[in-house]
Amino acid sequence: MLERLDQRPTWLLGQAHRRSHALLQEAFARAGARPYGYRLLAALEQHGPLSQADAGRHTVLDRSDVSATLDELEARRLVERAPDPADGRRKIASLTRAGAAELRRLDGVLDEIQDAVLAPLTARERTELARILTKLAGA
Amino acid sequence: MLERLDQRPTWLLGQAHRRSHALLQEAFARAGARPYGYRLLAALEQHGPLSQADAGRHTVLDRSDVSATLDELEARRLVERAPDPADGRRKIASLTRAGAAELRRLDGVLDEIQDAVLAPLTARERTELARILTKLAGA
DNA sequence: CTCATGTCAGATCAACTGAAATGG
DNA sequence: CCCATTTCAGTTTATCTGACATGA
Repeated sequence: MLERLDQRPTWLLGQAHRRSHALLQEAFARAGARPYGYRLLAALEQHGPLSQADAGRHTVLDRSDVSATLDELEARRLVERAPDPADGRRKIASLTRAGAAELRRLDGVLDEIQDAVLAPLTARERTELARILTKLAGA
Repeated sequence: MLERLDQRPTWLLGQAHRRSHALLQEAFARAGARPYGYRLLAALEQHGPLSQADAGRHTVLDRSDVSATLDELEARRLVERAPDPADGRRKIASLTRAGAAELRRLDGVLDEIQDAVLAPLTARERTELARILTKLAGA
């Protein structure tokens, strides 16, 4: 398209991400969920009850977004919040039974998205991409 | 971080893009420019004068964003707009001398960013990444 | 009539900032 | 006093939507 851009890594990353993000967004929306919420459910399942600050660290979410997203999840009874008896500043969030079920449901949605995103690639290219992106993302 | 996510291609793409985008954003901001503007300048240099709709197609920008970005570029005298005598709906945008100079300046900025983004990778990984992302982005 | 073009207002977020209130 | 936690209000960037007026 644009000679100046279409071989620049930053541009290619942006385009690939754009496509991946669109597929993700669309699939989650169809499933009545959003990525922020999924991240938080996943963190609570993996680590057990967490303070909101810790949840933010695990999910790479800003504390303000953790707060707002937990409001939604709590309203849907997918998580519960309780004050931390050991530290008056903290609220401890934990998964409800319904939250755990929702998480498993969304796991399936996410699996399908991976396939859709990687569709243009061979198996070899997929593993190679994952390996390289891991190096890149980790920096 | 999150077992459920940290090997998913969509997540890795997002993280790699986040880093790349942050570097790009920062460098352009320091240079007093923004990516949308660069894209439009690049399209006008490559294709010559363009209607706004065509400019949007070449740059993958929405026509409303083309309109707003051209307002800025025009205010800085980097582009000019004139009505298309052959089609009363269209405005034809073209690069000014100053716009061409600005584009060359930003080319340099962009070059430096590529190096910073790719720093964690070997030469072989860089070409491999470009190849795979091209397949992915092209879909 | 239908479709393309340019403009505007505004909504969204796999965001971000800053500040206030509370507590360690 | 200084630092951490939560919440709220508001801002920013890149995309995108919807509506409108105009003209092909």
